[in-house]
Amino acid sequence: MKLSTKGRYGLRGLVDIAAYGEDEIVSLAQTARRQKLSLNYLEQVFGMLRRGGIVIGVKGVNGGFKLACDMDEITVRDVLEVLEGEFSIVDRNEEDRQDSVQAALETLLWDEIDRKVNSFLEERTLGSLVREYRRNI
Amino acid sequence: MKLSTKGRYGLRGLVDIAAYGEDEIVSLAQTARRQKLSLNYLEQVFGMLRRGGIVIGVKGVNGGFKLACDMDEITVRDVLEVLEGEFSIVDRNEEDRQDSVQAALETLLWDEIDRKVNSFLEERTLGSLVREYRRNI
DNA sequence: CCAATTCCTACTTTTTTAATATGAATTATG
DNA sequence: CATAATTCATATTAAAAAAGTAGGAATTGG
Repeated sequence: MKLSTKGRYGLRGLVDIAAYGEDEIVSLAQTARRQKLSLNYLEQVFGMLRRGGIVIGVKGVNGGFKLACDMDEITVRDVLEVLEGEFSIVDRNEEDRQDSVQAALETLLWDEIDRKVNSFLEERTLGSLVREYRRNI
Repeated sequence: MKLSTKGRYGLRGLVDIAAYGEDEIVSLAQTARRQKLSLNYLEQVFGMLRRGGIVIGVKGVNGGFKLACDMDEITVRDVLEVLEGEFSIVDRNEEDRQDSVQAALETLLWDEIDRKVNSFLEERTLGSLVREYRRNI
């Protein structure tokens, strides 16, 4: 019931890059060094973020990544949805719902947790993370 | 970021047993059949619940399990703590906290999510699940 | 005694996670 | 144009966790 490294590394990388400023292109090699992460693995994660529309990649010398839009418009939920899939504490399937016990668990637990966590993740933006980060530098 | 079968099956088994009434001893074979779960696997899960003080096992013919205390005094958090360990969305370690980016993530995301989920799981008791279940039978 | 049950634990299988490895494609710069 | 720095793409491997099976010992009511 843990977040995977994809989500964690991805957010760390994004905050690192976003902190360099709007439209600033930052190379992953730098970010990987600062965050002490494997460049190769981080490339994979940023490939997902690019395909998911969170960042834009710029190839070639002096290339790198930048945010695809304003950091206050990218929620943590957007990021995690790309890297981990939609948050949901359990896998749902129609048949399960037939059973009354499972229906009770869904109604009173799983649905509620999903709702709470998702709405929280929607409230937090990359911008809020960057500002908190800068406050602590 | 999913709950494992231990937590899910455990809760299903507990609701099934608790629904038979306070101090009623229910055999796992029956519960496994009703919930369509492997008896052998469910035994392992109930072994954990017994060692965790959630249920009491009664050996021999007409044996089975019953809740160790009132169903309104057992929170879902208690159950999941036994079966899955304490809920925490990421693994913490001292070194991580040194880095400012990770510190920001912990403060604004992980700590908050843990707090929210844990306090919610504390509000929900086995009793509340059983009552919801009975309502839907 | 016997059958139903919990209790115990070792083993196996499957799935997921986390990486590593390798190389192609692109591009600024000297 | 050659080179080096970069993204982009994909295959492979290694390690860990999850899920389940297997088999039998211990207990107990009838």
